[in-house]
Amino acid sequence: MIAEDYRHIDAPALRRLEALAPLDQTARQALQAAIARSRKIAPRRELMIEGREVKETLLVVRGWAARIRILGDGRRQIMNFTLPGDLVGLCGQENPVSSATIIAMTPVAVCTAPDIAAAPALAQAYAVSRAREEAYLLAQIARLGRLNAHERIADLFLELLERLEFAGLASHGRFVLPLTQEVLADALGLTAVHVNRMLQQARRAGELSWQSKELVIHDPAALARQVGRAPVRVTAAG
Amino acid sequence: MIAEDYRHIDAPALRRLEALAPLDQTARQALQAAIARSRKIAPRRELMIEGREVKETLLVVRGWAARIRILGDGRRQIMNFTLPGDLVGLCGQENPVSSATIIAMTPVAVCTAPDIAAAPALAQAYAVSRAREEAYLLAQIARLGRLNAHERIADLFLELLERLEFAGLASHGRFVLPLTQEVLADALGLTAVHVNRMLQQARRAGELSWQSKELVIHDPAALARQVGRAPVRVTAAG
DNA sequence: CGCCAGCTTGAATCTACTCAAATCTTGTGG
DNA sequence: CCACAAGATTTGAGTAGATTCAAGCTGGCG
Repeated sequence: MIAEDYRHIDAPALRRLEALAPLDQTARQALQAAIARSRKIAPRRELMIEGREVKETLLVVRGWAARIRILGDGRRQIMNFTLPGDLVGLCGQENPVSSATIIAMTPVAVCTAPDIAAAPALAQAYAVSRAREEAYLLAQIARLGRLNAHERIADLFLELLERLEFAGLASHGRFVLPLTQEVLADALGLTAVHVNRMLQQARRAGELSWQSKELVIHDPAALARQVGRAPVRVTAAG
Repeated sequence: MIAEDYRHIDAPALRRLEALAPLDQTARQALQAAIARSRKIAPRRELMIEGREVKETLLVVRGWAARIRILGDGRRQIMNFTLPGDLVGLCGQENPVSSATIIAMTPVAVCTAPDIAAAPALAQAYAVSRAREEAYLLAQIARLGRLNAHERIADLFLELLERLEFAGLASHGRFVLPLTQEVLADALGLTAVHVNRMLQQARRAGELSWQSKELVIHDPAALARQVGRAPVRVTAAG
């Protein structure tokens, strides 16, 4: 029993969904069973392709993916990152077609998300998950539209921290950030060169350190205050 | 009967929802009844406030609104525009809290969106509406992140054309654009001065004209090709 | 231990911003 | 119906933040 409890808490995807809404035993078991049947996807492989029909809703179990769009001349924009516990292709609509391509940025594990019919307690978790995803899209728009390079970087890092904390993959301003500066640039609407310069400036200013894929934000609260960031909220409860 | 048929087609909100998914008589009547009970909102008034609980889903019947976020130092970002036939506050979640403020940009009429329980045919229309809204958020991200000023303006105008056509409020590249250049700038992540300069350049290039709130895109298909824009699609069917 | 992707640095350039002032529109009250 | 005020658009000049191009460096991996 204790061992089993430990398993839930330890599984990032399960942990995130539990944090979004209370789950009953049925829901937990459905999730664990689904996660047990998860499959691997190699970096640069698509989880979903723009314009292609969406056959099932996926739950990301491990790894990072990104929703991207590539322009005719090769410019690339990353719309958002998909982290463990995130749902992909949730829409509640008939014949849905994906409006963007999602590719794995690291080795990724995904499974088919359990159907709500099988575990009604999941409905609220899925709904909150989707609402949060939308809220993060809005945050991305504000970032690209109105923040300068330094603020964009700080704001994105704080968002990733917030999101990874839900899955138990971050704490005390520290988490694994398995991206290159170029990928970061594509998410921030900047060039890799400029991201590099701004990162170094932030390091020199003592705001953060980032080596061998581990990012540390030295004082998340202070940085959030500095760039005017507030945590995302989508329910009155949490 | 003919008179009544004409009424549906003519009402922009109804027309948009009909275009998104087939509606039965029950759904149409529920919508018409709701629209008949619509209320007016003056320009600059909020339809929804960030952080405030969302009490009901609204259907925009007339006028333009905008989802905005204002930063501490007064910078403002418009995340998207809300047009007739759009739904506001749709989320299917308990205790939802609005993740952005929505304000009327013109005199607006809204009504309570009919409940799906009362007219099940609405479910698909609502789901498609929400999926389209999300797709337009992605488009806004790509616009802000990777397009230059000229492309942003053209792309947004083409998007508005596409959306207004669903409601029967635009055709042949022509529609009423009841915004100031400053509002446009806040949507495009630019300054009003720069928007002004780019608009004049576009006018001189013969791409468009815009006087007394009427915008004309002279050759929408050509402009779309030029800036690399494809129409938004979210269902396999339409 | 050598290679390659990713990171770092510099210099020149450019797009978009800022500030400031003039002109044009629109709506309103007399 | 005109005059005025307030808001919106236009124009100019100078500046700043980010890009581009190019070259050198570093570290992780086969």
